[in-house]
Amino acid sequence: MRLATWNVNSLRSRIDRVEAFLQRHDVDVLALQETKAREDQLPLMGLQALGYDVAVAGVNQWNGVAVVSRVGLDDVEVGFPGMPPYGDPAAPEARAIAATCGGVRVWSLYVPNGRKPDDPHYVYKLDWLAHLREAARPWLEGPELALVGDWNICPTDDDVFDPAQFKNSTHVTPPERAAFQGFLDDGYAEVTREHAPGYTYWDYYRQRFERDRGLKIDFVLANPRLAGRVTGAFIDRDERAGQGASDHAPVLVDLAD
DNA sequence: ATGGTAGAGTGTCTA
Repeated sequence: MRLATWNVNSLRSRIDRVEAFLQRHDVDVLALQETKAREDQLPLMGLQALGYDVAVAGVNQWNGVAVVSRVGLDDVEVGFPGMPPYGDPAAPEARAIAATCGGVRVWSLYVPNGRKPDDPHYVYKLDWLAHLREAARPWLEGPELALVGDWNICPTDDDVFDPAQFKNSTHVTPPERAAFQGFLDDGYAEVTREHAPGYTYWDYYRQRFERDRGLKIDFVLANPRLAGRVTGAFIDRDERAGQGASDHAPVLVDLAD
């Protein structure tokens, strides 16, 4: 079974690339972030024609998450227990969606960006992560489960192209890194790094991709039962190249049958 | 400190 996660930065503007990506890599389950579309804006007939079912949590022009699966899509759940809301109740931010796909519980997560350490969004980010950690702790002992997506955290300085430049920025502050480490302390395993070193995100401007000046912020955290099934991982850097690319590359994980 | 690019949608906001 092959699982992938991708911050697609608008599903509507990227649908051709998404379909080609699924076929090129024979992907079974794809978690998407920053879909930037409501459900009524997404017929997605092409994906269905390819044999995939889709669950979306749509929202506003910035956020939105989805799970795309051709191995079943059961028990879809939007948001996690205790997830703190933010902003306009009429346009809630959907940052988490779960579905059980081929027996694996997959959470597609779009962790709040934080904007700046002195911004209220930064407080919201840490609060959101704390509540996710609480919700996720009981899932460690359960059936196979993955927390995948755009974590908007660089866990180490190696995950930043220029740590000095990011000194007073979000993604690298000690509280954010501690929040990420908390999941590992609880027993989740980040299963991509050992197989797939390198960045997963490159800003659009200043030719950051061409110069490989990026960040590693997209991760797959597996509970113990799932971690034991991981055989490899891969960052599809080619998908970040050329016209019409998302600013994130997809991250893939292979699971033993 | 600012600005560079891209995507949502026409005003800026977000990343």
